[in-house]
Amino acid sequence: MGKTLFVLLGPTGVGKTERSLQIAELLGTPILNADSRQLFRDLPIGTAAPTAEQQARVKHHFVGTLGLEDYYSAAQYEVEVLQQLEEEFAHRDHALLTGGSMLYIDAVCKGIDDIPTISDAVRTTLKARYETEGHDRLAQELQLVDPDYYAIADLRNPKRIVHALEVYYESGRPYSSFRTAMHRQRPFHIVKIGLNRPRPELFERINSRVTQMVAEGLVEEAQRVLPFRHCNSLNTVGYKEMFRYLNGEWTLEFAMEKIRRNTRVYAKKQLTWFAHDEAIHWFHPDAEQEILDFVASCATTST
RNA sequence: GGUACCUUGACCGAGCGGUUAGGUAGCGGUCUGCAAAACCGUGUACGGCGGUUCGAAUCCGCCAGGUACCU
Repeated sequence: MGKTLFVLLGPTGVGKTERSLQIAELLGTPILNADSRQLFRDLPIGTAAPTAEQQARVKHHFVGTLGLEDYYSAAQYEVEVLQQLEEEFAHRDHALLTGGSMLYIDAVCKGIDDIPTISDAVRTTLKARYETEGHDRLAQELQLVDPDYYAIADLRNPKRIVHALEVYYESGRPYSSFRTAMHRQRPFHIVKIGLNRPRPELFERINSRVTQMVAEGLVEEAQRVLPFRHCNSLNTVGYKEMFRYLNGEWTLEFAMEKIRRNTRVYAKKQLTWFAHDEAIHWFHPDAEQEILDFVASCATTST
């Protein structure tokens, strides 16, 4: 008997939430969230997290489980979701993962290489060294320490260089030695359902959603988390702009316009990523019955 | 009515006789441990009409629009 994981994905603001609830109800499963920012509690409005009512309707996992200062990664997510899936599949044939965080979805579907977790000490040391010694010095160091990765790395991207060095200093082994590019086989089927709509339509929804978020109290929410503004969890569209407003640098109107733009940019990046995945079955979010029929047909053939 | 200053690509913005300014957005792309992150590629525009010049976004004249001050 085959187990099937349904993955509902799509750009931010496309309209995943309502469909995910319906699919969950159809399958009788909880929802495993695949949105890297909805993982954090205290950010319900700006991340458009499922509401209390929605969570009462369908049980959600991986929503609001992290504190703003917590360290988290796609690899941890992979481990935790796979654990949860094991539990789900123990008494059900289906599971549902929904969200738009591309790397997180890939981590669950394809796996991520086993790379040592970086200790705080190494992380802060490298961060400081990047600032004091500069980009070029660290890039040169990477060339010495890990010529293989240096040859293929995006050398202009600080995150890539710093991380490769972090891994080296953490483990004593070059970063490239951990990279296998191997897709892991999962003990279940995966059916990916993508939601998308014409870009003008998507952008229109994003624009008005920002207005709505502010009406629902985004400013107050940002005010509340302001003390944590330097945490990675708040290097997030919707918050970084509001902090500029709260700091008196921008007007509210300007900050909102920035949020709209940055959200649009994010949506485009998501679509670029998803475009490579030929396994995705695409639907317009309004094609409600079609989507549910598709899920139902996959559900019956897979069991 | 007069005087002065301004007018650059979707937007912001440099340029002061002869090189692609640059930034943001847009469009396209990268991505295996902070990913709603980080990074990369991509645009010959100078309000209109004349003139000066080998050559004008850059100088001159007129016109249009704008801003400031004056009567």
